[in-house]
Parts: sequence; structure tokens; C-alpha cells
Amino acid sequence: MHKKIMYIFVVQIEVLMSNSKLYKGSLNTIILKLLQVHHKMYGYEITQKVKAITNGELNITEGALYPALHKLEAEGLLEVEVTKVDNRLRKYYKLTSMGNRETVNKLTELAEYIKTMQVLVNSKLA
Amino acid sequence: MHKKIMYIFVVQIEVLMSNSKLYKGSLNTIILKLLQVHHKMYGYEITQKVKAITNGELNITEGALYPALHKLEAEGLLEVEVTKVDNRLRKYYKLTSMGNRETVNKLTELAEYIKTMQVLVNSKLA
DNA sequence: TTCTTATGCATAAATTTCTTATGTATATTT
DNA sequence: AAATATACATAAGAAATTTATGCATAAGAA
Repeated sequence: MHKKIMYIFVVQIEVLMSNSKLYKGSLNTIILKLLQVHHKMYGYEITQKVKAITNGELNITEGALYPALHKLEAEGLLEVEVTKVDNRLRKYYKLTSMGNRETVNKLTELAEYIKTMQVLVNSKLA
Repeated sequence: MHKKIMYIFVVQIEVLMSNSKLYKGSLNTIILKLLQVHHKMYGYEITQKVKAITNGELNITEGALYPALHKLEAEGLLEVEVTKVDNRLRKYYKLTSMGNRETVNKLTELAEYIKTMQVLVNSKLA
């Protein structure tokens, strides 16, 4: 007489969105573009916005975002306005006029870069 | 009576192609794609090819290229074949079967990234 | 009520991926 | 004879991330 033992394994598989590695150099452009459209955003809001727009494909890490915001501010491209909501700190950023001009440049640059990469990568002539 | 003195300045303006900053992370994809098309290339040839295809907009530096080739080889994505032409060394690289698979992945990744960036950057809805 | 998750900021260390600088050597063009 | 092109290589430095922490409050779940 054999005892039948059944093991049930419940394995949770975590599907990582591959956290779609940011191509280094594009974060500033993303920030600037979002601020061009929304006029006023705070850091956490930016991370959520990017996640939402890209269906979770792109996750801006805080370790990248906050230093980037500080640098853009130091360069005079952004200005900050600190407020308190629900007893919690919030730092709203918006483009300065310099920031507006730089945004246009960055967007042009990115468009050119994409065009170049498409020529390199999509053509069979390469 | 005034003496009239005319100065003629000849100024050479060097138009830098802005050396179109490579978005960090795309070099490997470029290398792999070129080898997918050409089956066999050597380092110097790759730099010239990229320059030609992009009308000089993209210049792969040797300091970036050679280490990248070595790494791809170490990872088993490329294999090398050393020859001598005109008494000068040449190292031909080509894709391994793993390299072929990885090329497809990298190209897909890039295409997705470009799509994502276009959504983020081109839409007014962002 | 307590624990976890979400919100909101921040920084430091490590890593990746380039640029810049330098080096060697041969071939070709000026 | 000197400069440029071809062909490789590596090291130091810079830039832009990731990963790992940390602190604090609010909201939701157990």
C-alpha cells in the first residue's frame, strides 16, 4: 500500500518589464518635454506620468530623476516652487525662458538622432 | 588727409558636425546591425562605414569602438579572424549564431525605444 | 491597530558607456 | 621629407545612469 503524496507548488513569477533601459542622454529631453506640455510638475508626478504614457515600459528611477532636476535647475533651465500638500513636501518645476529654448534644441537633436539611427538600422543598404 | 587702412581678416570657421553625441547604449546595436548586413568587417571599416552612411553626422571613436568589439567577442557574440593586408594587421569580425540572435533582440529593443520616445516627445497629450 | 503600500523628497556608491588622449606601426599622398 | 590615411590598442576621465539607502507622512489592507 503506497501513500500518495501530492505537492503543490505555487510559484509566483515576476514579470519584469525589462525596465527598458533608458538610453543614456535621453532623460533630460523627457523631463523638458513633459514640462513644455504641462508647465508645472513635481518629481514624483513625472515618474508616474512617464510610466502611464509608456504603459509601464519606461520607469524613471528616482536616483536618476532628482539629480537631473537639480542639475537642470542649477543650469537655469528650470525654476522651482516649493509647496506643501497634505503636510507633505512638493517641489514644482517649470521651464525658464532659457529652458524653453533648450527644450526645442533637445527635441530637434533627438529627432535627428532617431532619423540617423533609423538610417543605420532599418536600411538593408547599410 | 586721412590714411585709409583696410584690414582683411581671413577667418577659418571649423564647422564641427557636432559629432552628434551618441546616445549611450546604441553603439553595440550599430555594430551588430552592420555585421548582420556585411557578414564580415574590421574596426576601421566600421568607423568609415558609419561616417559614410550618416554623411559624417555620426563618428564612432576608436576609443569606444575597439573596447566594444572586444567585449562583444568576449561575450561570444562576435568571432574574430586576423589577417594581414599590405603588411598591416586587420581583424575581421563576424556574428556568431548567438550574435545573430542578440542582434535581433537589440534591433527590436531599439525600435521599441524609438517608438516610446516618439510617444513621449511627439504627442501633445503627453 | 498594525502593517504594507503609496506618496514625496534626497544622496552615495557602483556601473556602464562613452570621450579624450596617447601610443605604436605601416602605407600613401603631398 | 612631412603629413595624412590606415589599422590596431589602452588608459584616464567624464557623464548619465542603476542600485541601494535613508527619512517622513498618508492611505489602505489585514
